[in-house]
Amino acid sequence: MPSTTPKPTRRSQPERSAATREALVTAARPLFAAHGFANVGTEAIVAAAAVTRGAMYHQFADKTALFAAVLETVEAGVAEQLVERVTAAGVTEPVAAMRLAARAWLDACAEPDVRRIVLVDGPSVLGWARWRALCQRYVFRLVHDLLAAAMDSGRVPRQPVVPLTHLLLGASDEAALYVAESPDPDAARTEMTAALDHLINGLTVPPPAE
Amino acid sequence: MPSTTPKPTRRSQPERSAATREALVTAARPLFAAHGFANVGTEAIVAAAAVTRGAMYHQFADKTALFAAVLETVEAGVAEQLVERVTAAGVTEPVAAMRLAARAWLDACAEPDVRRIVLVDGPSVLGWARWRALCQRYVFRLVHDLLAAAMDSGRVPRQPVVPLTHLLLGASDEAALYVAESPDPDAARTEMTAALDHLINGLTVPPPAE
DNA sequence: TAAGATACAGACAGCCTGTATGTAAATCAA
DNA sequence: TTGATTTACATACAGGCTGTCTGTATCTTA
Repeated sequence: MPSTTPKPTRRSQPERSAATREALVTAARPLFAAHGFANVGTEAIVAAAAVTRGAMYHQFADKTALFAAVLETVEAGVAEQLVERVTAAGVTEPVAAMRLAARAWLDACAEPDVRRIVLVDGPSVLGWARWRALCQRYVFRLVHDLLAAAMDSGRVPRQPVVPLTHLLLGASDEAALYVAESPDPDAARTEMTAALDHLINGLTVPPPAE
Repeated sequence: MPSTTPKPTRRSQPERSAATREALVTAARPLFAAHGFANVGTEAIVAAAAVTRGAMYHQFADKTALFAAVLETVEAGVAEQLVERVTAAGVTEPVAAMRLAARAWLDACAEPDVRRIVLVDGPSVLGWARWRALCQRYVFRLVHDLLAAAMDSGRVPRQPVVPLTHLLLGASDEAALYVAESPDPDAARTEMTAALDHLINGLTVPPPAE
């Protein structure tokens, strides 16, 4: 019977890499979320991950690259949450799905990880373009596809999908921060849900002739 | 006839303070805009302002406080631009004024100062709450008052104004970044203007009964 | 004019990032 | 299996940057 930790039991190189990378990402996430990217030293991260700085700088080009990896896992988790909530409700109508996704998004952002890492520090650390490109593959795509489906079904008048997706995401991000930072988050959530529904409903009818 | 610079000509203390503060803010603004808060050292700032680090740390508690001062001047300038554009057009109807303000906002964000300092670095450096509180007194108030006026005039159905203001600002911020970072900003601006009009028009009619 | 407050100058300590050099483990070739 | 090579990791080091501290000049006030 081999011992648990003292004997490394001959791991392959890919296994070693994956293990340290995951340890670093897992350890860095709560630190970044709690103190912000700039206020967390690499020493604190590697200590929490039980790894040395040498290992970290071997696996990641720099501190920013590690942050990007953390951001991606956070974003992927949120996207998964949203999909799960929408599919669990068995909603197929795109506009209703969007309203549901908006609620799920507000709830996901109750966790400080999403707010600080994705919304606050993300654009500043990675630059807006890289940040948006990273989120593009997750939540952005989700909303984009829902909007496109809504247009296909005629619930939303045909128009360019990408700019509208950006607008909705921008509004949702601000909404999440407003709710989370509010002195009374529950009341703020109710308020914001109504406002978001209002915004979405406004899209579902053709604008009145001016 | 006294010499120009070598003789300080006995300035009062408030004058000295104001002069160095303004020199620092003026010098720091383009540096922060071009390289981002984290990538600009205080040495570079004081060199550009022809001042020493001692003077800077006497006038500002830390680098963050200087950044806040810069952010405030940028934000104030943008708010002034918006007001000017709307009043110059002689538009009194609140909804039309909002559409106009949105265009002016996109144009203001063509300048990288606004994007990098206000939109990208602002929330990260100051924290979202402090950032929002700073902008509250400028552009936020503007949009808030326009929305309230639109409700008073009946063009927008009565509802809580503050959450809706947040949504519109969040959408506008994202819109500005999308346009500015687009490979074809002119086309993006046209796209985004249409999308923003769409969003605003959607608010002006009561949502259809579901 | 003397005493105190305010504005500034320059040096110093501490922290933190990224790199460079050295070592152990794993993969590959023969 | 063994020797060579690549990959993963450890540690020491250099450079930069922030904030503080002590000392000096300028201004204000009694």
